[in-house]
Amino acid sequence: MAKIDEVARVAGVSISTVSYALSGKRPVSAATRQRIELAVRELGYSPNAGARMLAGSQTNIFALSEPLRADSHAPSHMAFMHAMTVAARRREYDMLLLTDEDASAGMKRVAASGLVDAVLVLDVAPDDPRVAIARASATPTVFVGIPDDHGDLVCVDLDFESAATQAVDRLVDAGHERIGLIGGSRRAYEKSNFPPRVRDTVVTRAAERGATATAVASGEIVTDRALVRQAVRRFVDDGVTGIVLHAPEEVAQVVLVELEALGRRMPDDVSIVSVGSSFDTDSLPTPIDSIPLVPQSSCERAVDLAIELVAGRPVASGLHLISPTYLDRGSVAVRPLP
Amino acid sequence: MAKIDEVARVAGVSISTVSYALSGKRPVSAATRQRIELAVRELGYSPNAGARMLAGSQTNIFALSEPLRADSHAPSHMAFMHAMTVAARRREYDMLLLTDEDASAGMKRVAASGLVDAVLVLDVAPDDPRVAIARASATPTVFVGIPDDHGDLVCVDLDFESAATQAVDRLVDAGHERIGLIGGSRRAYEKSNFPPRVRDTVVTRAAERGATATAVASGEIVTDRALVRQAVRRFVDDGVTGIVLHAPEEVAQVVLVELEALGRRMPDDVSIVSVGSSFDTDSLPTPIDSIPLVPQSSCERAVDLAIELVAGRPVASGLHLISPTYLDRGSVAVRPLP
DNA sequence: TTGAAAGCGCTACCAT
DNA sequence: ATGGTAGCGCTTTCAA
Repeated sequence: MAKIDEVARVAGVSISTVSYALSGKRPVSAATRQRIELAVRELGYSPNAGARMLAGSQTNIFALSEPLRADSHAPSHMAFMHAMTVAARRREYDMLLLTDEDASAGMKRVAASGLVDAVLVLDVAPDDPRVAIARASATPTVFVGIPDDHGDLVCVDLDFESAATQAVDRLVDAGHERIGLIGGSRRAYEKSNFPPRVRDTVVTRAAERGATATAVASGEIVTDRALVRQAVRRFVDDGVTGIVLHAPEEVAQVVLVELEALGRRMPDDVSIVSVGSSFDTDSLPTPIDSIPLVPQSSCERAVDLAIELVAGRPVASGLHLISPTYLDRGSVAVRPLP
Repeated sequence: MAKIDEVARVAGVSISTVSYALSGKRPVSAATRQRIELAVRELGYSPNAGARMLAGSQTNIFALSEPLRADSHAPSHMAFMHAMTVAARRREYDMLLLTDEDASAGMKRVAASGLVDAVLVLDVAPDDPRVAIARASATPTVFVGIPDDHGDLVCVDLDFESAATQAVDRLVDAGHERIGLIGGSRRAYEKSNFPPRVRDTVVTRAAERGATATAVASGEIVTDRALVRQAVRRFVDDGVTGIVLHAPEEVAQVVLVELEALGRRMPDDVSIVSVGSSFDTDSLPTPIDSIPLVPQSSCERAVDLAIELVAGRPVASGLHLISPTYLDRGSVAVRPLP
């Protein structure tokens, strides 16, 4: 635990020069910098975090607010937490985990004590209570997800409207006139913001493109495979030839199995596109086209925005939408003539 | 962001009295304390984290080392991370997330900068590289899980030997003479420390108790339901009437389904006990007896130990085993006469 | 029971 | 390009 004055002594320079050499906030001659770096390595010097926080204005710590409910989908949450910590580390930031039952308490605490430079909010609900905290707090806050009332907040999210539009267009372009959407659980539609957005966009866009009919199916699907299978059967009966999937990985599996059971081949008989999945549709038994929700993209953007806010640079409040990418896996085929 | 001197002024006392009143490290008269508490609330005072770290000796932050690999079982990891942060919060500690690819780098960094008071290590491998870091570091470290070479480390874990013994005993006591063990994936047996311990204990204990035969099945089961089903079929053919399960939730499901497919009822024909599962066997379609690995217990113990170490109080190095609890769900029945 | 003041180890301003 | 040094907001002696 060498301190900065030791480094200065060994390098034969002043304390301030060491500080500036390390922060780069003031030019230091190459020769001096060399000697300092050498001394740093020799002594295994690492600046004291507390002293930095106190003297400087930054803590180099972000808080990650993610209330871990028992019913939450662990893999997605993990993916986002991981992506976020990795994104933060790239910018020299550490991540403090806020999982309190009462998310507000944690956010208040770390903000009041100046422990973190900014708060990153995951798993955002439409009526998220953390919105109020963010507004009342002087600590910069970035939401990954879009609460209902977000006018003055900084929010990052996949552009689900664009994604849904692209999915529908791809299917319609291939001649599919009847499209079916399989969504997630009823709970997802209430707790989360984007499932309704995807649903509405799919319906609207299909109508715009003159797709004859658009069926929508959703329910407590995850816990009940039967519901999914039933939905698939109804689609097939109704002459649906294009399916948009906006549901967890397990659902995708079930759909594929059921189609096979019904003797429908993919993509020859039925085409499928997955929208906003955070899992890898490539590793499904049969890969399917996908417009994925890539945690990495959202998280890197969120961290970048947080850093801008911390630096006091202007950031547009409102939505920061990530442009979706269409991954072609061959699960959309031109509709066979009836 | 009121500061301590403001609180002192409002309360009409000195700065040091405020500090002592809040820390409780020196007796303060009831009247004075009241005035201070009032002032604190009035001003919404919250001590500055950086100043505390610098002046005091503690940061009130723990680091949680958990390398999040893509292949790791998200739900268990989440459960442990959550349990750990909750346990820490109870003791006024915040949790810093260390998920670096190179776990060692993160541990070195936070230790060197004095950012955290202690490191809590999750998902411990037999030959875990973090063992070396812990040894080389002055920062207290507590492992949840047991590396091969753990003589001088502080490790917390479920007493898997005891759990496995209890499971076997329960089955043997019920008259089962042929016991089958279904373990996790081959990878789990290499990457983790306890699967082999459970396997060996089951085999040994069964022999001790004079159980006529003990079959062991394990393999890349998670990814391949067929393997599990095959194992179950072999068990049934071999006259196994008691099954010990030591595998992820999905495997339990498959076993239940396969038994039903074979026309074997549970527990009338075959008894089952799950050992060391961190999921809730109660919520399976058919509840089964279980000796669960409760993240909460391990994590609270780990946090307590960390706090002892931080306080400089003596802590026995070596294993701190959590006593297992047998949960009776009615999945073990007396063996029917052949 | 309380107060005064000396640090804790940095950053960043003001000099040179 | 470099150095001196005044804080940052606490904790904790040392005194009273």
